[in-house]
Amino acid sequence: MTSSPSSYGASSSSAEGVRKGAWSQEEDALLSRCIEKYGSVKWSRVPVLAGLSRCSKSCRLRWLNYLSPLIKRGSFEVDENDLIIRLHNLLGNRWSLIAGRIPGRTANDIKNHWNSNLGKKQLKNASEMKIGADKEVVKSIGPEPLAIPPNRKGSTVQKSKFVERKQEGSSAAVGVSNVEDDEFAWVELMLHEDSESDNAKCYTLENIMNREETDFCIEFDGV
DNA sequence: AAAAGTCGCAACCGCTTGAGT
DNA sequence: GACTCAAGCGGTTGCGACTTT
Repeated sequence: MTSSPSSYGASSSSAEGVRKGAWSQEEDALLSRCIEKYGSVKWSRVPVLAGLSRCSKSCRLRWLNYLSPLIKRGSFEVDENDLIIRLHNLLGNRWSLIAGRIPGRTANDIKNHWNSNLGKKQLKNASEMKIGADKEVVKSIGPEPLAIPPNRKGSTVQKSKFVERKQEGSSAAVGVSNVEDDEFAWVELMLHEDSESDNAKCYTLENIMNREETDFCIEFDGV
């Protein structure tokens, strides 16, 4: 979809005069210019600095999901789909974490893509598997993801990266989510915690990502 | 040709978390 | 410890575009 001002009731505004709805080209230009000029300024200051009648949240979202030069546009490639499916099996609806593994794709992109395409495919596959379940026992990872420790919420991890980049003086602090490899360390850690198990060796993140779909399913009974 | 249904995606909403006071 | 604020997240909505009937 385009950012046409006609959509989403762009002319609407709240009682405080804060604009809502689709962004116009002028607004996009103002926001882009502001980010270029001021870089990693606080989002709460962006609407003022940019001269926009938008809330800071809206500005942040617009930049992160649409305007950032780091965003890769266009349809998802086969290997991207494959990776998303595998990561979703592993992480569940942790879109920001998944996005961190797929360069140029935002969490929102991936979430939308999953909800409109991949999720449905997965459902279809699952039902087909069920039909064939009499012949072969398939241990499924879904629908619940791995239990994620409360202190592993994406925001924490992302925020620390945000601060790091800020300290480096990079304007990329307002870029696409950039979850680095170490942010998957807890997954690997969890998998390795079962080091007594015969299978433990197989469950490194790398192995999981490289294995066939049905190979890496982990049983969640009692988890 | 037109109505109905579906899809894709931008944007919003509400909640959670962490930092600062 | 309680409160406030900023930032981030996932879920959901709304609407234009496209497809089907």
